Amino acid sequence: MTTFEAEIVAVFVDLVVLLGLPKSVGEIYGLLFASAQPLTFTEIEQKLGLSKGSVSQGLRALREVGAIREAGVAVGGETAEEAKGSARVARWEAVVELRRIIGALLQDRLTPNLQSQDTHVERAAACLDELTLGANPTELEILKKRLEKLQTWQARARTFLPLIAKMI
Amino acid sequence: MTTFEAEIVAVFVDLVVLLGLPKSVGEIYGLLFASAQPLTFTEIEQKLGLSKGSVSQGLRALREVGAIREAGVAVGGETAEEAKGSARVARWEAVVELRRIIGALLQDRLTPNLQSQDTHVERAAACLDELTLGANPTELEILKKRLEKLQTWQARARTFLPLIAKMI
DNA sequence: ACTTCACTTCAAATTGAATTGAAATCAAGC
DNA sequence: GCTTGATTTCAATTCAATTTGAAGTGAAGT
Repeated sequence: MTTFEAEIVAVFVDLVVLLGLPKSVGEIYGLLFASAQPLTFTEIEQKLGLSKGSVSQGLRALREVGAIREAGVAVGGETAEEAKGSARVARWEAVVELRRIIGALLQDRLTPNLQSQDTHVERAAACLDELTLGANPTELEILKKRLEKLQTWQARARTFLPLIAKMI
Repeated sequence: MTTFEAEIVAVFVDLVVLLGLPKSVGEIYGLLFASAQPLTFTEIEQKLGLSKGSVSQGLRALREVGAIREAGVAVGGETAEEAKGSARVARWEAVVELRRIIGALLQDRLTPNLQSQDTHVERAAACLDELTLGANPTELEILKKRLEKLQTWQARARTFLPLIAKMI
């Protein structure tokens, strides 16, 4: 790896860790981003010193969010005598449109979480209704206000987050 | 724990995990949020079944971001005969202003990361300049464009993120 | 001064996630 | 149909981070 490559890789490792994804995914994308030419599986493996397993999983994850694409398939090694056995080699390149990718990643992370939160808030609301009996009315009032606060906040999240996503 | 408390706790556990903080922090804040009355250290420990260590660290973390505050200090247990040895007990309550808290948390998480990214991008730019020699000019052109993309993106992040933070 | 309980600290145990590596799969040329 | 190398899969390992619990500190009451 050149220093240039290393620095770009570091940028994306930072980004990816921030988004809660495995470091290796950032390394792979970073390396592809820093390469003018598409790279093969083996090149990625060797340049980054990752295991085959990590490279395979990383490439899959990146493919799934549309962060990389297959750039032609080189048949037969460029070095002539690599045409020994097989020779179909996928070459990967970074999709440089960061917007959509990051949007998709955020979406993936946020959506399930927000849904889960919704469920819990609903259930909490149901509990409060039943709880009415036998509770200190002052305290109940406080809890109701807090629950409302949560609901307000949820509503805001539902309207603003998609907006922000598009703003990116 | 009542069901109500459990549901509210779950909401904040979700939120806190999303922000990359330890689950126990979410549990503690959630419990306080779901309690009309402030709670003591021991009550938190017992209701959540956490260790003293976790409660202590969790309370500290929450205090530091201003998510909870001390609500008076109850001296002597309410149950008379708890005035055995000492009896100064801190009581904690949730600060219900979610806006500022979440803003602060996001800030804490984003700022160092963005700075680190800045550094790496700068260094990468420097590398590219030196790299000019001995490189295929077409490829060099591609890399320059990509680097510019990164820089554009950084600039956008620097202007939009603070804006979003205030929007919350 | 001594006891008691609230709380903090920190090293060790636990947990969960990412990484590895070996075995299985697959595709292409011979 | 066999061989070769590329890629996937998955169980075992490793690693990072959180949680625990035991020992320590400190303050209040007696």
